[in-house]
Amino acid sequence: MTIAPLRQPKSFASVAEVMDALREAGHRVSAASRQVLDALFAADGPLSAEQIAAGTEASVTPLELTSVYRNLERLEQLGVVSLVHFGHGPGLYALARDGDREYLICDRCGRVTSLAPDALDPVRAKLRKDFGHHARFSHFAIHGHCERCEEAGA
Amino acid sequence: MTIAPLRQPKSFASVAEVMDALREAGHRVSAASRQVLDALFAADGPLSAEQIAAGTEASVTPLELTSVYRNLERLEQLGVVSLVHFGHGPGLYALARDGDREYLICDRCGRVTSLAPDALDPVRAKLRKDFGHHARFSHFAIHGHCERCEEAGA
DNA sequence: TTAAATGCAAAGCTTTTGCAATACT
DNA sequence: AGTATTGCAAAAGCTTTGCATTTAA
Repeated sequence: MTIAPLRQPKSFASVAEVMDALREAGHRVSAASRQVLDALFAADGPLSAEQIAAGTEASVTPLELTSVYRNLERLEQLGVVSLVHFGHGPGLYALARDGDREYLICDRCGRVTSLAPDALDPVRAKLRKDFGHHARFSHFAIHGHCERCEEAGA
Repeated sequence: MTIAPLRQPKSFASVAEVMDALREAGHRVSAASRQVLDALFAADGPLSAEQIAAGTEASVTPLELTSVYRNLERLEQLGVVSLVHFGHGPGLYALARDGDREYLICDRCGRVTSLAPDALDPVRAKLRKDFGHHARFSHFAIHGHCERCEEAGA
C-alpha cells in the first residue's frame, strides 16, 4: 500500500468529499472507513477508537476495534484526521479540517477548550524567543486549571 | 497506610535526609525505598521505573518492577518525587527537590531542555490573560522542535 | 506484635501485529 | 484477478492489583 498525503488535506465538508479524494489519490474506500468517517463527522469533539467502534455496534456491520485503529492511522497519515492526547487514557481522534486544533484541559473540572490553529501563536512566539523552542500543542493538550477552579483553590 | 505529605517536601540534599523525614513523618523506610531513592539521586535526569529496576539487577537485592512502581507512587504522594510524561513511552520520575521542573522536547532530535519552575511564568501569564487558563507543564512536557531542527526543515 | 512493604503472579488498558478470509477496483 | 482491508486471535508495552510472606518499628 502506498501512503501519499492528499493534495489539500484539510478542508473536507463531508464524508463523500473525503472518500472521493481518497479514491482519486489511489486509495481504497471501504465500508469500514466510511463508518469511521461518519462517526468523526457526526462528533462535536475528538473521539477515542473505542467510542467509534462502540458507535457501530448497533449497525449491521459492527467494526472491530482493530479495524478502527487501522483506519484512523491511515487517515492520520493522509492528513485527514489528527490524534490528540488529553492526558492519561486513550488517544482521541478528530477531523483535521482547517488545521489542527489545540486544547486546554482543566484537570480539576474537566473543561476542554478547543482553540483555533493560530490562537496560541503569541504563546509560541514567547517560547521561541525565550527558549528557541517551536512548540506544537496539537498532539498533547495543555493541562492546568481553568479560572473558576483556580479561584476555588488550586 | 496513612499518606500525609511531608512538611517541607522539596529540598532534600541526600537519601538520608529523605529517609529521616519519612521516618519522622511516621512512614516506614525499607531497603527498596532506599534503592529507589539512590537511583533518583544518582541520576542526572528523569528515570523510568524500568530503568530504576534494571539498575538494581546487579545488586544483592534486585527490585521487582512492581515494587519500584509502588515506591515511586508513595514518594510522589509525599511530594518527594514527581512524575513527568515525555510523550509516548513510560512515565519518568525525578526528585522534586526545589519544585517541579518543566521540560521542552524536540520531537525531531530528541533534545530535552529542563526548565526551572518559574522559567515559564511569562508563558503562563499569557495563557492566563488570553484564555483564563492556569497552565501546568510539569506533568506533561512541551513538545515541538528546537531551533536547529526547525531551520533544518520543519 | 502488627501493620505496612515485598515478591510473585495475574490482570487491566491501550495499541499493535500476524494471517487467512474477504471485498474493493 | 490482484491487492488492500477486514476479522479474529494473540501479543506487546506500561501500570495496577491480589494475596501470602516478609520486615520495619
